[in-house]
Amino acid sequence: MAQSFEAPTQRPTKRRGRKPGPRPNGPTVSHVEAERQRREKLSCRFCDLRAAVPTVSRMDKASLLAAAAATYIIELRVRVARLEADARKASAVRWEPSSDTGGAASSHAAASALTAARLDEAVEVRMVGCDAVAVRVTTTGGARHAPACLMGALRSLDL
Amino acid sequence: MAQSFEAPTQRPTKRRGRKPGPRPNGPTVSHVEAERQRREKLSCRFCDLRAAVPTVSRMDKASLLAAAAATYIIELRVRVARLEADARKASAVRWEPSSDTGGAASSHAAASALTAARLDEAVEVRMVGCDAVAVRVTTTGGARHAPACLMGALRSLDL
DNA sequence: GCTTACACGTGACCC
DNA sequence: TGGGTCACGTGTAAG
Repeated sequence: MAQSFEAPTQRPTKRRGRKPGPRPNGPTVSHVEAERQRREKLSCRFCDLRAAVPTVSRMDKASLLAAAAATYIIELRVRVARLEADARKASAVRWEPSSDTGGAASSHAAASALTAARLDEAVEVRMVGCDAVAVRVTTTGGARHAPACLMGALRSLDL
Repeated sequence: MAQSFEAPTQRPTKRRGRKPGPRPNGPTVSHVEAERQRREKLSCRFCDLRAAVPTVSRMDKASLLAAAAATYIIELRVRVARLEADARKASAVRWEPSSDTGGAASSHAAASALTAARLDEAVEVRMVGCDAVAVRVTTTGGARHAPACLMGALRSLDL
């Protein structure tokens, strides 16, 4: 209901006049209209994707999808992983020189570190200096909401 | 290249038999075949995108595009930006005055660091990476029981 | 006139 | 029952 009309942003050629004739209000109009709505939606999504992928200049739908999937997302994912690992490693708190995801053989015992584990999440706490601690929370499934959970827990401390 | 046949990976229901009849080798076969190739390619790209976006379980094409564009890519981009800023500014857990210049320093401090102060003690929490936080407790008198208090508080979290 | 690419209508299918 | 989605064939604009 939002999009007033069709603004492909990439193909201003309006192709056809759209609705070549006034709807005769026939019996099978329902599905042709539904299909039209679906098409509109899909095209809009394509435009959004084009807007989201900056490395695209003028591509077809297929190429756009290819770029979005193969190139952009994967590259961003590896960059995120690398940056996370870097940030974790370069910081004064060195958790472990192991790889990020995967096996993660956490087989080292630190002096002043306590580790607690539940069914699906684990938290590590380590002293840094004498007035700071570093806390890391890892979830087995997706590590998406880990920070939120951690922040919420810390907030609940009412420090 | 290489796509042997059609493996939607997501919709094994082959809908129709595909090619309802043997090629009559008619006059206008060229474009129907070209269109079929285009469709194949596009579907393959959709499958690739589905494989690249992990947060999608079973969605339509439009929803998949929406998720890929609006959610995943943007989130990854902001995460990359934040991590880059973090890596640049706080390679270690150095507690420089967070409000140093007050200029554009709100890049990483936005909703990632909260500071609370009581009468005689202050605690700083800062995100390190995306699943770890660093907590520092400072007491005005420079008491030595700050770490013990902090550890006890964290322990009481029963994580 | 070729190829490439898109939107449309429509049959078929699934909740 | 019908709303929702998909793939197909085709007309049609560009390059």
